[in-house]
Amino acid sequence: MIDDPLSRSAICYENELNPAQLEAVRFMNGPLLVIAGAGSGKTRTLIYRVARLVENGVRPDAILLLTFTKKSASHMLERSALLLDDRCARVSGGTFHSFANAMLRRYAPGIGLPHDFTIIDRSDSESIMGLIKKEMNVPSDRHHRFPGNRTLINLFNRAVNKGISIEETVANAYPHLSKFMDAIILAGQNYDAHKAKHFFLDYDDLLIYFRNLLRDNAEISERIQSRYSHIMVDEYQDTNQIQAEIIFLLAGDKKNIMVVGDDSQSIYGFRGAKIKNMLEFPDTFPGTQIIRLEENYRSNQPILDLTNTVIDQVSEKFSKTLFTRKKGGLKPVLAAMENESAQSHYVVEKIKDLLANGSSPDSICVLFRAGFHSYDLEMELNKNRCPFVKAGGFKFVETAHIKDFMAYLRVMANPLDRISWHRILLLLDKIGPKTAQKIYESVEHANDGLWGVKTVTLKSSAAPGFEELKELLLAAAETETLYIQQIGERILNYYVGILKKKYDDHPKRTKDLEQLLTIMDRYDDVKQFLSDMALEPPNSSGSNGKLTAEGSADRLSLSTIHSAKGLEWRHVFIIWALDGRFPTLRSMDDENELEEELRLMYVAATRAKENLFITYPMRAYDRASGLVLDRPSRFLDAVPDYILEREFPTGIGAIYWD
DNA sequence: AGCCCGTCGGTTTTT
DNA sequence: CCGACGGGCT
Repeated sequence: MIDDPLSRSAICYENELNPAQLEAVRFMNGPLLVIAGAGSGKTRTLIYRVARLVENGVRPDAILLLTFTKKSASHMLERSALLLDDRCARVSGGTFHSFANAMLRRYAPGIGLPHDFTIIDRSDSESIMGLIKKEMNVPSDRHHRFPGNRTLINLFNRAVNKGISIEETVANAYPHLSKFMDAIILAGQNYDAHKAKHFFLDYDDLLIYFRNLLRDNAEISERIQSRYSHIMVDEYQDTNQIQAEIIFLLAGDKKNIMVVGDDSQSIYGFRGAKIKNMLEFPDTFPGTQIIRLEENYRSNQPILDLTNTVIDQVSEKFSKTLFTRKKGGLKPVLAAMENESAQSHYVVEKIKDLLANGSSPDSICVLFRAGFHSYDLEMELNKNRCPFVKAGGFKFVETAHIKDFMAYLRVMANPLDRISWHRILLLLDKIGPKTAQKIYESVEHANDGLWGVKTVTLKSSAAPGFEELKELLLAAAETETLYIQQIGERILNYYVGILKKKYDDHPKRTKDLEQLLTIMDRYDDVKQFLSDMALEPPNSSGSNGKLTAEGSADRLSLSTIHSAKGLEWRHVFIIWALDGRFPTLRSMDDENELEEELRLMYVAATRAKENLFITYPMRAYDRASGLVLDRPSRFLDAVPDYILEREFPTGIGAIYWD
């Protein structure tokens, strides 16, 4: 072996990167903006840069890599470690939310937060909203109905993420709710008060508290800044105002900050993402070097012709022109279908053809705008015995049995968690909201943690079930040193009884829970486990115990377009490319939203490497608006026939005119 | 009258 | 899966 470690570089950067990638990888200090087109080797560039920094003597744990999913962070660090050595595995990485969480846990006391604050997820927020609405008792009738919990939480999220007032949000995005303006504002205040009182932090709060910490506490801020010498941010086009502020504050005076993104793929505007963060990055950080990655390594030329035509229709973007060396390949197809079931049928037949010709199921993906668009197709796939995995839409963690299980755990971790109490009590026969509320109040009043349940004795027919629950909870309270695995076992033991009564498919659900126990095994701390589950829920069931459940080789993928970002398949279907569904009707009266839908179409089409099939039913009735939808997505109007093959059902093409 | 339970209709997109 | 709603039990 060579003696002097500096004289050798394990990696031959020149041979493995193109000139633009190489330039980005070699960039050491100062602000850098990398505009990376779809499939242009963005991940590769980040991985090599991590390796390069480490090789040049930057301490691994002084490098911070922020991404949007934990999966992509750990994936990147694994690959860097493979490329160089395990020093790269010590690089700090994660999502904005998980990083904020880690920093807040450490420095919480500095801002008057207990270190064991609770992270609440979407459904927790909705449940809290439910309580608040009940307490507020807003007059509401059939024709002037007060918005649902989900709508209200969406509204508040939107306001926070965009950094505007609730009043303004209602006026802009929910004008039909202006008549409830005062009540909505009050509901928002009550929601905040409830969170503050119980030290509940929702996703937005994690970012806000962290931003405030950096902004208002100079001492802690400096400590964090000095700890991280080089910061990298992936998917920068999807950051919102608060995240941009966090980046700015983290960068400190050194400003060794590299952001990577593609403004053409910004699809999270609904949760406050601002393309402007990216477009204005050079102004925020004077002296920014800009590097464009324009060679596409993913798709063949016919697909790129289509995607270039699609994205040409957006008004505001960094100019870039993608090119590929993959010539040849088939023209993308736009196939009209008589109705939804014909569409499902068509897709299944095409999939069977692909499989018969030797393609592997995991090289195929079907994409759609919204989770429920695939219901009919899922049935058709089942009928034809085609196994699939679905990403997006319902989450593993959002299924009832997982949530039930988590609720027991949460009550044990925090006996004042009213929402979870409510949930586990309603699982018992003869106990409804009223009884549950009384029990909770009794526990709260006892002010003795879990021991408070001892003060409650029911006299009704609900008593036997409740006594069993009491036993479970008291067992958990008794043994402070109970291992987390034992707690899990006990809960499962207790809960299977309820599970069997409640669901016909209980064997499958029991399996899910057993798998959850194996995930729990890796933790020694219940609170840590609960935080991680809230931030990074495993998103599919029936997989092999890993938190990052990848689709296995014998299944094809169904996915919302949002969940497919960053991924690629040889064969891609886009269904429901029907004007009114995609773009959705609700986006049509707002130029910005419409443009986001267009970028969404771009993201969908750029997932394909070899084959792209786009389909739409020619007639669909939209109940909400009373309209009949009968033309293909407007985003494809501008695409000429020599780029996109248009197909009609036999015998219909002739009578189908515009 | 108060409370529980079964059914039905409607779902953007996600950390 | 959730919330709203109406029937029926205690």
